[in-house]
Amino acid sequence: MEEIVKTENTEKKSLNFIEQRVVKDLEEGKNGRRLQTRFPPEPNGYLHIGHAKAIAMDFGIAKKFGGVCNLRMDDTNPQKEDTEYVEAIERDIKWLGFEWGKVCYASDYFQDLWDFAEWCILQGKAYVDEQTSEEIAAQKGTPTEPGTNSIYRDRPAEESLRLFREMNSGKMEPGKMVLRAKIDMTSPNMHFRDPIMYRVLNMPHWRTGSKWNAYPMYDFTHGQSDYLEGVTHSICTLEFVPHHELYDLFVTWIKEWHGDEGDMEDNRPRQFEFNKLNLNYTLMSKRNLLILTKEGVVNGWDDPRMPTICGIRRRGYSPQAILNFIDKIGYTTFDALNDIKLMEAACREDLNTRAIRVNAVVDPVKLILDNYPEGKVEEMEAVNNPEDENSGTHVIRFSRDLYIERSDFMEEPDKKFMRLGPGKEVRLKNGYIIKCDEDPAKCIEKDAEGNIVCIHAECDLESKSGMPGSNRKIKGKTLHWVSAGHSIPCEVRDYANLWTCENPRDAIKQYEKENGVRGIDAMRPFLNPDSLRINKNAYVEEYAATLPALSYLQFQRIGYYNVDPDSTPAHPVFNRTVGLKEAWVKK
RNA sequence: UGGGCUAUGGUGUAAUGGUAACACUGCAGAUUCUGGUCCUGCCUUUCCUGGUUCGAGUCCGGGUAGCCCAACCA
Repeated sequence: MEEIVKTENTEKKSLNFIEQRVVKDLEEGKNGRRLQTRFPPEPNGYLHIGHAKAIAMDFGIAKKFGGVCNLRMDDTNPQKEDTEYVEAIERDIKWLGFEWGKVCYASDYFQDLWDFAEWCILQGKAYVDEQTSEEIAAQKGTPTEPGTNSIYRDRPAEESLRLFREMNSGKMEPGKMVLRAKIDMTSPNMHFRDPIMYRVLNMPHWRTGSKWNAYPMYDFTHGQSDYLEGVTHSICTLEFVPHHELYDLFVTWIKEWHGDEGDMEDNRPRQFEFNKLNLNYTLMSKRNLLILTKEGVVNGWDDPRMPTICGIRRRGYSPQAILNFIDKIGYTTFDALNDIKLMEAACREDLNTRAIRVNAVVDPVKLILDNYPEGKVEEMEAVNNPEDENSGTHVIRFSRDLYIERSDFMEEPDKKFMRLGPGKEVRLKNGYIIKCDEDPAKCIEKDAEGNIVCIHAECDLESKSGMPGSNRKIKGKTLHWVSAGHSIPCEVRDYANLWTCENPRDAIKQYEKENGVRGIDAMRPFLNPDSLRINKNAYVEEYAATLPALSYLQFQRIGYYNVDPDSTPAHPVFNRTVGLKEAWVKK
């Protein structure tokens, strides 16, 4: 408790609205001053950046205020769920740096839920409805028109109980009947119009085997699971606001069933809602991401273009970069559309302090230093990270024949071009100052088509980095380079947004409506055909090829890259995480 | 159109009835062996309209706009 008070005094200003509520509840002694949350993914897909926001909230708030957060698999629909996803979910949460109290499953509560449902029937709070789903839907009414009661609504409890048990026998055909809560078919809240509690699936569950054939629905599971598990703060996203009242109702019922005399005000799980994460040029829903993987638009869930946690990891973001981004966008009740630039900025900020600087030339042109001794090789010392004194140095080999970026040379440079050209002098990073002859004929070699194939320059042999002669100021910039004979050919994968429109979800929805197509056909018009560029004409310095998969790198003057898991020392592969900020743009 | 929720610079967030601010973006400059980083400066803000109040971004009424809800999904 002391710690909580301290936190409040020092940080109250920076607490988000849910944290403030938690502090208040703890101060008021709600739930015996306990704080327990849960992160409840359905194991039917991979976690994405939107889940990361929920994870940061659920686990983060427990950690911050001395509570505990369980990982709870919301596994009430065996049709869609798989252990593959369970493992991936656990891996991603751990990678983000969070620890759960325990892993639990909604299916852990199936027996309790069943017993509770039977009690509801006996109490007259539930009934078995034998109508078809179409009939039930028709009776539900619309948001503006009230629903009407089912003809089975007032059947005797014993009959409902008998049928309910038949629903779980394995002999009942799915769709034949459901268990519904008897609430109010005229409620303005659609969720109160006798919501379905149980449906027949006749399908084994990956955890409970063939024990159950009828399975509870989300609304009849979530609050009860929270209650049975001891959750105090059940934090979810805004789309569950309309479920809030129903959540509370089922919690009061289950307290009654449980013989719980505790005060409803002070002792029960409570639902809180915050805005989910929307990113422009990004599609977030699991359903649609699944389509992208199945249709081969991307190369799996961990494709670096995917907004999945594993995709972002492979792209080269660190967990801290993701968490920093989430911290920047905050938690509110406003349905915001966040600019992906903010995420990239958070990434750059993080990687600036983390990434090892290496030289890579991604569009090479040969540079020969005519006066540098042929066959001579020097080892230049390169700082791993100028932002981190403790990052050390590595060696990069230098010789007469080099590669530089084609864009770093201009045959007819304009005034603002501060790189190499006829008569221009530049510094090679960690190397020498070099200069091209004034006469283009003497410094440029072209092929028959007029393409520059080789550049010649003179090297100031007294200007090697570290020598006194290196201290003079020059007009030109400092260029990166690799030695032609001491660099490794590599593959560089550059990525752009997968989507060409700011809000693909809405665009797709509208296209579906207007053209009567669904799924991938409605997505194709908005896919960026150029979201992946594979460049096999690139060279990196030797050191970069020795680094393990997922290492954070900066290709100096180009961008942040990481080592792809496909990479091998003989054939290095790098992913562009995000470009460097470019103050100078060639016109 | 019923119910619920929301509205602060280009984007996101803060200000919890008392001087509208922070981050990102953008622009300009300085430093630089990365046209990066760091640093300096600039641009741009309370949806509209009534009311309560000494005082309203904040509270209340009425508009307007956006989001969620009519799955035997979660």
